[in-house]
Amino acid sequence: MDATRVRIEDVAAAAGVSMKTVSRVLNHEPNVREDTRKRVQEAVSRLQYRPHHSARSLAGQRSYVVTFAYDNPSFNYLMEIQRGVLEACRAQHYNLLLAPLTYRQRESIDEIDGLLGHYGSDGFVLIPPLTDDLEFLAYLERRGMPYASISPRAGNGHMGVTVDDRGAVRELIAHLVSLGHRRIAHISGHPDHGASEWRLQGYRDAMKLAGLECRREWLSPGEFTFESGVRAARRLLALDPRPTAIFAANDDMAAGVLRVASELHLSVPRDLSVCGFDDVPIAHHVTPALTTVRQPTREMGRMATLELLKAIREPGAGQMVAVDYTLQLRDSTGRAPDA
Amino acid sequence: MDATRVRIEDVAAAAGVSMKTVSRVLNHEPNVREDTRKRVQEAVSRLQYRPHHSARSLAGQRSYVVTFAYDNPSFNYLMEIQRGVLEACRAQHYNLLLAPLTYRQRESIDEIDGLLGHYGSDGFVLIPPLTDDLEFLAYLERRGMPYASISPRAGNGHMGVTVDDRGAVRELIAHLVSLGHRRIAHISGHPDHGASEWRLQGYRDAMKLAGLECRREWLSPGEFTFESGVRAARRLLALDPRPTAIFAANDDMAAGVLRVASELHLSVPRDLSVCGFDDVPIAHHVTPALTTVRQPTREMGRMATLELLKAIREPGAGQMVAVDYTLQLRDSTGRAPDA
DNA sequence: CTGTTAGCGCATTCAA
DNA sequence: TTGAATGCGCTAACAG
Repeated sequence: MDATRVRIEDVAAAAGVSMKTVSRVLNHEPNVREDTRKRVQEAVSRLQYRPHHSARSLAGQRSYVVTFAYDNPSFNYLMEIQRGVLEACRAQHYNLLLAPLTYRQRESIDEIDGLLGHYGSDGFVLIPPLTDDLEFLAYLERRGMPYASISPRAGNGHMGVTVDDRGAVRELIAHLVSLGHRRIAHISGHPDHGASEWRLQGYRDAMKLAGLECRREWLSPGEFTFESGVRAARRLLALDPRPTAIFAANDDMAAGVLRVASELHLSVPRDLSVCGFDDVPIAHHVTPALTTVRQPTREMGRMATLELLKAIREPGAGQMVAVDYTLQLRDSTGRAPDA
Repeated sequence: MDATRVRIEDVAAAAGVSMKTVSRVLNHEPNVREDTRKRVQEAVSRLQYRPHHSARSLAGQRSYVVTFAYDNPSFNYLMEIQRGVLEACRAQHYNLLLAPLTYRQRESIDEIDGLLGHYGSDGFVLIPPLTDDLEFLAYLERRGMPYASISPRAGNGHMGVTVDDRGAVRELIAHLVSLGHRRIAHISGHPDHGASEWRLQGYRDAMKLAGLECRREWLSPGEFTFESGVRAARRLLALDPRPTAIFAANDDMAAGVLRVASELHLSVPRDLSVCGFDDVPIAHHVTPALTTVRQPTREMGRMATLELLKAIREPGAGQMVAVDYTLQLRDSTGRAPDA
């Protein structure tokens, strides 16, 4: 396609050194005198030299590819993470391979194995629930494939990022309590996600701290989808006495609660307060805008990837890092009707 | 790293043929006897042979990479297209490179050029408004880079997919008219998108056909964002007499209209009918669920990519194909209040 | 229809 | 601190 491609050889000639020296400079290896390094770098930019991805990969026995694996994600969450992962890859001249294992859990191991071949990927970035899929993790370990996990359950990943979901929910519920709410219901998330558990625990913690009873019927299971939020809300809002506030474990389900409230002619937040978690775009596009917890999703994708890249370069180097959440108080929460 | 990689040579030995014959079978080239082909395929699957992506790319002077370029997209639209593109790439053992040119229009050409240098790319898939960015298209042409366009303006792409937006809107407005609406307003989309123009034309066509006046103040410009929908709706709903129906050029803006209606204590659809376009997930997650037009977004991504891959294989082979829309009548439209 | 030979552009020995 | 040779796994010419 491009006959006039500039090769490492051309750079070497232009700088009056050998190919290997150029290679050393490009890969930030030691043992190059400072002025030779300068000469090489100048030649590189003068000739607009770009290393050939495939050639590097073939000779170097590395793919320069990071695989982002996901399964059944919320679009908004996925997109934000993906952007972060992409940013980090770009910055280090890595390529991103998308691995949606969306439908066929059963085939996923073989499928991925086929896609990657043996040298297809230098590492993985995982999001829940794949972070906790023991079969999948075992596969990665077996292949000696490094991976970074975003919000894994404790023990299911040695590098990546975490957020204190439990503490966030404690704060959120405390806010509802401060508005006079006492009958606070919770719609939990998909059981495969660690987040569901942490958010439930946060809810329990907060209720206990406030000295409020935590009736079983205030608890309704969901699956992180809008529709499951609708189903759960129907159940909860049929109770007598009705809860005055509902905390859904994510924004999609909270949007479902708003839908049911509207059907029942309940005004939010006058008759019912609603809050979610994640702060995806839908949270401020529904009416009223949702009170929720913001986690820096994009940044989380970026940071997890950076840790992975560290580990690829220097095995064992990746860390598990913690990031902060922030409460977003908006229009879907207000004083309790009976307060 | 993995000493036991199966190479094409091993397959050749196992099948009792030469490397080149195996290569021919793998690449679906002609001139292989049927029984030799069978023998080779059997050896391939028995040894679980996977071609090495980088080696193929290096030797074949092709990258086996398709670049998906986008700029300032709606998340939902983007995700659906991306899934389609990915499916098509997978099916043909191509790899996908994401090129978000989101923020720095100005730098995009250089940026992409740099990326191309690093990874190489055999072709591009474009979505609006990049489909109509003349500078960008010129760049691609200059490099002889094939590209497939999704919903480009007429003349700005020779292969890809199109939908009859104009006809769809005609049908949609006709439906409103049949419900007794006569004061129908329109919030148009971002001027850089051909779709904005087509949808506006469809609106005008339909009003004319119904013999309805098409007042200038019924027309309010938007930018395809939720917030621009809110601004436009505030203007439209302050008019006297008020429109009884608003057609927003996409679902995000229609969601903005719902927000304003709620603020003004207008009941939808009793006091006001609202409809959108695209049928992204938010369309059925808002309350009430939006009447809208569904275009098969994912399929469009897939089809555009398939055309591109055809053209990569055989220059000049890609076509512009048309896909169908379908009306989604839901709860946000009803009889006109004054009908 | 099939096989042989020679690189693709780079990183990696090992020697200097 | 540097350089020359060798090969990563595959495909493209050209033979046969």
